[in-house]
Amino acid sequence: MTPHVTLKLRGFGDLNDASQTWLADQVQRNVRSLPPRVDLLCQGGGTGPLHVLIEGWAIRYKTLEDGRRQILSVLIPGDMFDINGHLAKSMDHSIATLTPARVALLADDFLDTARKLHPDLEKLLWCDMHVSSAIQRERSTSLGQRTARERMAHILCELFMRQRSVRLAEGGSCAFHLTQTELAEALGMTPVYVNRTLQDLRRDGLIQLEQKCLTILDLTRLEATALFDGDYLKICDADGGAGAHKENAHAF
Amino acid sequence: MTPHVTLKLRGFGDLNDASQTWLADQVQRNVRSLPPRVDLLCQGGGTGPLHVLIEGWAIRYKTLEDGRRQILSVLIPGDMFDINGHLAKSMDHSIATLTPARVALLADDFLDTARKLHPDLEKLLWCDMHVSSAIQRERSTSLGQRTARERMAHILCELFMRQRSVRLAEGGSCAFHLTQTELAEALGMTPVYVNRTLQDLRRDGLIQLEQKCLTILDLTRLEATALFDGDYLKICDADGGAGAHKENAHAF
DNA sequence: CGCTCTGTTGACATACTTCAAAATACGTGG
DNA sequence: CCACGTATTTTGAAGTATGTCAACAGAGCG
Repeated sequence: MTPHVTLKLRGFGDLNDASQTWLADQVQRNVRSLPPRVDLLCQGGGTGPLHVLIEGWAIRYKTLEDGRRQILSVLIPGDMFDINGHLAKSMDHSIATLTPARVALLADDFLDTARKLHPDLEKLLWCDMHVSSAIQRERSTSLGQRTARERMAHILCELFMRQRSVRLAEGGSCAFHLTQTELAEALGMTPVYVNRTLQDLRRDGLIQLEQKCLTILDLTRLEATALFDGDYLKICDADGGAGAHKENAHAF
Repeated sequence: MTPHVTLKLRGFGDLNDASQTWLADQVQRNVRSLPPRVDLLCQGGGTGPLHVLIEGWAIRYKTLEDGRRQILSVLIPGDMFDINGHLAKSMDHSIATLTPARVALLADDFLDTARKLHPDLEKLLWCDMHVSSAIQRERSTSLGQRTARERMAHILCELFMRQRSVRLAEGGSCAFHLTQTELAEALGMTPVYVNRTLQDLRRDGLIQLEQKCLTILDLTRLEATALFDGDYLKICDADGGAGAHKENAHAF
């Protein structure tokens, strides 16, 4: 069974068989099983090696001195984190599991080896990082510009799409492991209002959400109410070839 | 005169003389002068080479279909952008000048050459990228958790600190090229409320802001009202040495 | 079967927005 | 250097999206 990381990376471009088997091997070399709701890495603490989430959900979050907490991103199987850990002297944010999870800890020389022996893989890793940044930017845009309802619709679209791209969605349904309180922390709103916003979306026949399972009843309309444009999830194009820049829209 | 990029990168770690002169040379090889308020790169359009902002201010922003605009980050002299442009097939956001600006376009093989001939420089480039991500995360945290007053205080602290670290602040003063409308777009609030928030901060004797010049009258108190912790601007430590991970705060 | 966590509801409060207009600064051409 | 048009800042009054508080109802779990 091919791991979710592979599926994810292959979404960005081709990966030859040798690279694929090497990656699959690396990813099962050193796996830790974790209970739900524990910190893997702590804001202010030391950094770690490159991690790959194999199974379960996790979050990246920041806390303010007074305890307010912002969930920066939701990590699902196939997601990598702390890719540049070796560069930082300490974490500016934390990583915690939401559910029971399995995490692969990659060897310290993983990136170096990939660079030398599997350049196609290395390229896809950078693509992944690039897309992660794009997701982060979209999140900022949500927080700054979208209304509560739009933000909610948007995060639902995003998490559905991301799961679908690693074969974790069945038809219009996928797992959904955020409590309403966690959703509130991700969307910069209050748990009570999250509840009301979800009810709005349900009443409008856009979604169904119960027992950790999200069903999208009308994707087109949900995307419309979210002002969702999924392009940011697939702006990468490792096959496009180096230097082959598209015509540049320079104003000057 | 050493360019701001060099100052910035040297903030992350040492850079030997050969790398410094090579960098300084690369950065003045192909410089474009731009008028204020023009797009350099357009959302949806093609990507470009690695850019370095030499002089003037610019912004990274995203627009929603209906015209709402979120300023994602403010670029000041020494900042680089589009570092991974070659990986993406299109831009998920735009870059525009705010003031008249000068921008260096680096050669397509800049990164490759740096990797081969100036590994110390390459490392600092990744550090820079890493810090940019941290800034982006802090921005999300602001948008999601901080009140209008806190967000305002925070962005003022950040822009002051960043300018200071490239010698662009004199005492407690620095340039400030955002209009109140732009400030509003960066902070996810309304221009009117930006105005009122600024007046609050002024009335409280925290800042002075007039004629594109910001003066911080009481940094300690401003940081306190912002819940500002400047560590995120200097989490990088290229000298720390590869593999020398600090003791890890694993919960498991 | 009782505890704790999560979801739901209602009434009320407020931080922030909206609209609209005046005052001030800013740039440009004459 | 002035005069005019445009962009920015400032002010006031009124509206609303979202937050707060508090209580209750289910669900999950040992």
